[in-house]
Amino acid sequence: MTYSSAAIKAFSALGDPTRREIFERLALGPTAVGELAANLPITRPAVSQHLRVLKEAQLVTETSKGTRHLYRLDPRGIGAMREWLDGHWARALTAFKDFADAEFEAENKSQKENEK
Amino acid sequence: MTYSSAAIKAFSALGDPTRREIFERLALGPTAVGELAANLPITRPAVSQHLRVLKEAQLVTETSKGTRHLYRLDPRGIGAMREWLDGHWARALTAFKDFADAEFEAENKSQKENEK
DNA sequence: CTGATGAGTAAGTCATGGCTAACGGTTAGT
DNA sequence: ACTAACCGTTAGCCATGACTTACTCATCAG
Repeated sequence: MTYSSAAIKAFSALGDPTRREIFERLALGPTAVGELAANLPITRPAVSQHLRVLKEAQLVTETSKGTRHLYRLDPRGIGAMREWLDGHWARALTAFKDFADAEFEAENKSQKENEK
Repeated sequence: MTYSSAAIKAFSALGDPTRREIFERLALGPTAVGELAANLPITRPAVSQHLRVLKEAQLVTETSKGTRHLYRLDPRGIGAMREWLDGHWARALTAFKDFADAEFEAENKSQKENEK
């Protein structure tokens, strides 16, 4: 469970719609802070604050190129979320399938009862 | 992109720590509302509200068994999130790898410069 | 060295949403 | 029918956090 704490922060970070928007913009390629703010309905400091949260969640990384700070996706946060989801995925699927089958059987049974 | 809207709701829903806690409890098996509330530091109505959000995000389903309402994991929400993440996973990995390689090359180069 | 550009920080405002208390609705048991 | 158990909903309070304005820092051009 070394990834769980990273996954927790990542989910909290991507819970905000604006951060998801920023995240998807960065998925198109590395972008500077000002360029992100120019295409968003919020000011540059707000973008900076969101980027800090995303950075702490290991969802993005930052590299300074002169005065421009470039941000790009960080695979670590995404990977942690994927592992967390995969941990529940198989279980949820089989459990749901069993449940659905049981429901179907129950319906069949009551149907037969009615036909008697 | 039929799954994106479902994924958006799912991320917003799991952005809350309490809802993640409830979600993980349900991963251990179907549970009633009162039983969940008994093991959480919040009241039952609060649990009900969280369950409603999780339900709207297709992360859980509800079945009434008499007066007891059983909640269990719904694979649809989890699946939507997995697809959303996978859409960025490969790109982020390769982009990050290319970036890391370029950084390594640059370091090698400056190292050689110094050795001259 | 100065001015300009790009970005992070601090303080303060304000709205979103999580929580509780009180109430209303069903279902099972007697 | 009456009571108890289980749950959902509403109204309202309050804390978290998202946003802006103003300031400060670092870097590049002249």
